[in-house]
Amino acid sequence: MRAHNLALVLHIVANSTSPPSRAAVAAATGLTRATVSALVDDLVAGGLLVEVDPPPRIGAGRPAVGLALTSTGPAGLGLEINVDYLAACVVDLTGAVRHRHVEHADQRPADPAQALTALGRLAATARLAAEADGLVVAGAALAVPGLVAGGLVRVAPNLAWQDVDAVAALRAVPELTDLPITVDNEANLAALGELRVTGGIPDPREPGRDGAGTGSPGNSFLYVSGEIGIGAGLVIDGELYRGVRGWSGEIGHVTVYPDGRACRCGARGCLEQYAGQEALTEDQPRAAAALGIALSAVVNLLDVPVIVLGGAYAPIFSSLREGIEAELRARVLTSGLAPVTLRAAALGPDAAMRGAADTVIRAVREDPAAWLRRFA
Amino acid sequence: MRAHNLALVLHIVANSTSPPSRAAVAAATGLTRATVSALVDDLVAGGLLVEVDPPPRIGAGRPAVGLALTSTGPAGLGLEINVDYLAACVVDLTGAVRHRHVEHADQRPADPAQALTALGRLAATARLAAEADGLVVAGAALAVPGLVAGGLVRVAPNLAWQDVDAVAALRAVPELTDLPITVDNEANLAALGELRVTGGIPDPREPGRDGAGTGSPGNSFLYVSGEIGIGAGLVIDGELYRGVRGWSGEIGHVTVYPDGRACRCGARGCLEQYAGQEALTEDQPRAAAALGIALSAVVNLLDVPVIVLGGAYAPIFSSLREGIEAELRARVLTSGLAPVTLRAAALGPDAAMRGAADTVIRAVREDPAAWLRRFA
DNA sequence: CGGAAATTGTTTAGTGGTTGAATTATTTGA
DNA sequence: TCAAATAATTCAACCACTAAACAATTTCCG
Repeated sequence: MRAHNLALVLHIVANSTSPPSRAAVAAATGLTRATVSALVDDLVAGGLLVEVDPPPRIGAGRPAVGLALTSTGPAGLGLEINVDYLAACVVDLTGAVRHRHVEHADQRPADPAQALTALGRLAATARLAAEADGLVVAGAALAVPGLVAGGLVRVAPNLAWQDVDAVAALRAVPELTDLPITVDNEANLAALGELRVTGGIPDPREPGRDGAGTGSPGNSFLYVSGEIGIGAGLVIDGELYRGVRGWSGEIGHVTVYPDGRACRCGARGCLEQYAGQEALTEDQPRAAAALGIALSAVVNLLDVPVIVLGGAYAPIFSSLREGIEAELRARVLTSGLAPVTLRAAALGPDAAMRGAADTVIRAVREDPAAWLRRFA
Repeated sequence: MRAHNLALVLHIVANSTSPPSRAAVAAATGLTRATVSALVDDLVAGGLLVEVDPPPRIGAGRPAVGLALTSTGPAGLGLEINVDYLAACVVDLTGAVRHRHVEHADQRPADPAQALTALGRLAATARLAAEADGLVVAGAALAVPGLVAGGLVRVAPNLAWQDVDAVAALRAVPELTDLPITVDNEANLAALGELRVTGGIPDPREPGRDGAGTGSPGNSFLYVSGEIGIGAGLVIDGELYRGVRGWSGEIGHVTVYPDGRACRCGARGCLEQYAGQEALTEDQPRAAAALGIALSAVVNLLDVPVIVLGGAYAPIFSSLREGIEAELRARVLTSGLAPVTLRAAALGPDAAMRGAADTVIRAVREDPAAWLRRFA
């Protein structure tokens, strides 16, 4: 219960536009001011919140003390390995990017061990730089362009990886041995990155589970990442949906033309063959149409109100838009009731790395009690 | 906290194969026996649990007292309106069907008001019969073959309904005025009905949200209802996913052949044109293939491990199976890693009505504290 | 047959965390 | 300068859970 309320208070402070007072937090949570005071004391002592100057006064009364997330507390280390670059970044509790290192190099000739060693070096550098700034790196997360299950990269076609234990490889770097490290699919993490930047403020109280989902529409979207393959990350009410076995989001292999081009997966007519990076340069209108067809399936099935186009799609968004929307208008059953919003990703190529770092700080935000225990 | 633990205890008792003792519940929940005793006392006093004969003894010690859900407590009234019948049933807390009334009649010539009046009569009869048995009808839910939003039936093509306030119409019946009534899509509710009958026992502790979803695979499935239209209900980890606006599951309008037959929705090549009830009689192999294509999209996107075929598909399941599975094998990217299970619905035409009743008792089971307050 | 061991369920004292009311602190406005 | 207003803290009371002792009832085993 304490744990839950600590998370609740942190959540309110994190999602306020201006530093709220203890009294404001009490009002927002429904707890008493006494309780909030006690909780805030713990959070300040544990280095998660800081007292800051209050927002400008309005009316009489004792002036409030503003509360804000620290910028010198726990931080997340976000890592990404992709076909033509390695990247690492450190994001603090407020969501600010404090360090960012990118190393451009084709990873395809390298074997997994080589690539992961290089990434490990990058990660170690980032960690040291961050800790010199007073940050405490609470964990790391790695984004890979492939299928992940049980902590293993089962298959990453564009890197030519198969059953790679990336976590173990990174842990082998001396500066990282003590860090909790996770791996996840690139599109999933990019979706989370996008959520952090553009997501609305969810309702502090439990969402009413009767009938349709609640929450602001910015918190439910499908992120589509167009690379050589095409992946997707689905965010529903601010939560990433990973699938029962963690293999959701394979939109690249949704069938668009049942008797169409042969795909390297063995099937025919997969979206990837029409809207993957190669096909994209050949025939953009057809790519847009294929995307529209596959996306309308998603919307018909899941009632997702927003679609975000990332990766290679983001820079050419304006030329794809019309073609995609035409298919959505025609093929989404409910498009007459409420149109589907289509927009370009806000974060560009950093999305996955940022999302990875975000998973770490998200864990701290969602369970501050665990963090406080670590430093009690 | 009390509310949460009451629900937890009820949950354990409900999902036990044989009546558990207080001590067994304590072990399963992690609470102490003293706490469980107190919680159970409240639940027994509130008429949700009863003490029954214990399971046969094993070993030494004081004999246990068995606990079970009451069959004379709160009950759910499940209603369904469909093209050729009206139906009502009453399900008690244990999930047993206590009353069942079906009235066969073509509803298409009737206008909404007429149909709902007839259904209201049926519902009133069912309620009175149930209360004569000592049941307390806690609420009602209505299944309709159409799109529901904000408590309104926005459009039900096969009934020729548009923007019908079905809840208000039912409330107009004197015997039902005091009941909380909800409406939902037929496929969604059928999925819940199926879950109640075949669903596995979820982990009593909070599912670990790190990585992939947990829970038994029986708790995540897509229910596909083949009627004149085709609807789907998605259940993930034992929870129905309704979509952000409540419009999920429109698998009938997923594109299968982009340049195929014109659909009444205005688009081309919708699944409904190939696997709807009419097309089904014409060309079954093609229907199976079309279903397989659309379902492989679902699995690629959502990583759903189980697909349940209901409605008109259930009786011809064996002749559809091979055709569907062939497409799934070919088109689901991860079919090599773990196959998709395909099975026929267990509940037949009663699924939606049963699922509707289930939503009511589910609400009581998930928040027993609210029920206890009502009778304090 | 009788006592030890085992097991269930209750009782009782103690603890953590929340509430509500009173109290202190600090400002604005008359 | 003082009343009103607002923020934050202190303190007693309370609720729900825990832990440990205890009572009740059985089986096991010599």
